[in-house]
Amino acid sequence: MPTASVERQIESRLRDRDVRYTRGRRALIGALSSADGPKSASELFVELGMPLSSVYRSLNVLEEAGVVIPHHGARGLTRYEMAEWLAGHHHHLVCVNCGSVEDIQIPQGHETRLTSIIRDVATAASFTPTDHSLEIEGRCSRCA
Amino acid sequence: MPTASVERQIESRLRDRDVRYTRGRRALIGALSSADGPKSASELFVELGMPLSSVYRSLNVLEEAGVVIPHHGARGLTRYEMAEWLAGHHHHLVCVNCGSVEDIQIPQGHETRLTSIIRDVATAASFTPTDHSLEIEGRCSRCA
DNA sequence: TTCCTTGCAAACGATTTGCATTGGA
DNA sequence: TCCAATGCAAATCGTTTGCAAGGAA
Repeated sequence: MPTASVERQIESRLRDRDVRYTRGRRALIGALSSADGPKSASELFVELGMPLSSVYRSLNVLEEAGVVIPHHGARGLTRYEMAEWLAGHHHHLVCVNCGSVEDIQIPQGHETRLTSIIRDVATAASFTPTDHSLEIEGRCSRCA
Repeated sequence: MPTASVERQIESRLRDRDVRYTRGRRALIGALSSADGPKSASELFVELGMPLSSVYRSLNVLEEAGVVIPHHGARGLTRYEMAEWLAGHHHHLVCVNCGSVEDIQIPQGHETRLTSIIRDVATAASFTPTDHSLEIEGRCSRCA
């Protein structure tokens, strides 16, 4: 269940692009915005009981509209999560054992330091950064 | 063409694990160690003219031996690169336009700062970090 | 010689697509 | 009403695997 504000932002974004905000798409957004990490199409298929092809098609539409973003993981699995302008900037803890991905926020001070490191190295490489993510691999508390 | 030292380290690592260092595997290592970013199985297939299944099988063997590591990217494509103990620790510049991935090293001072940030946030999340990578998305110099 | 490795083709699993039908604005 | 969205099944694409033949130690 997305907050009313997020819900409104999505509605307006989709309307601007002539994309309908249908029952199925609302269900997907609901599942993704209440998750604590990215979810795969097949997880959503099981959770929502909606045809797999519809899950894939709607996720693609929502991705093109910039509402969700894909996260590519082990075994060729793609997991989706809410875009950062809706869910807030965050990083990932990737468990090398069970493959789970957990979202984390980092303290503002750290984020500032990170941004400055990125500006530095991107400039040195003639690269224009638009986004970044710190991927921390290791073992989650369950797999420790 | 890997350096003689890297070559020796790989030989010894594989010997320890009773894995043969064959012509095909040497070709893969040669291609990966002279690349400036990760390569996919199909790119290696085209570049080396070796059967796809052999490319996949050898990459899996080399991955299990800890010689190469997979990098999962857009459209479910897996790209491989030399493991960090052979190629050195580095980060990635991912072009959102052409999908290319470029390896970069960052200055020691920055790396130290990064490590301390990671230790901090992982501890707070009861996560045991084993590795990390800073993924910087944006436009490469060619696509700018 | 003895296994490990290779090649080929068939099998797989995740994702996409064609087409007829349904449904939202 | 009218075109986008959906459901189903078939097609695709990257990747894996069974099995017989070849090659390294």
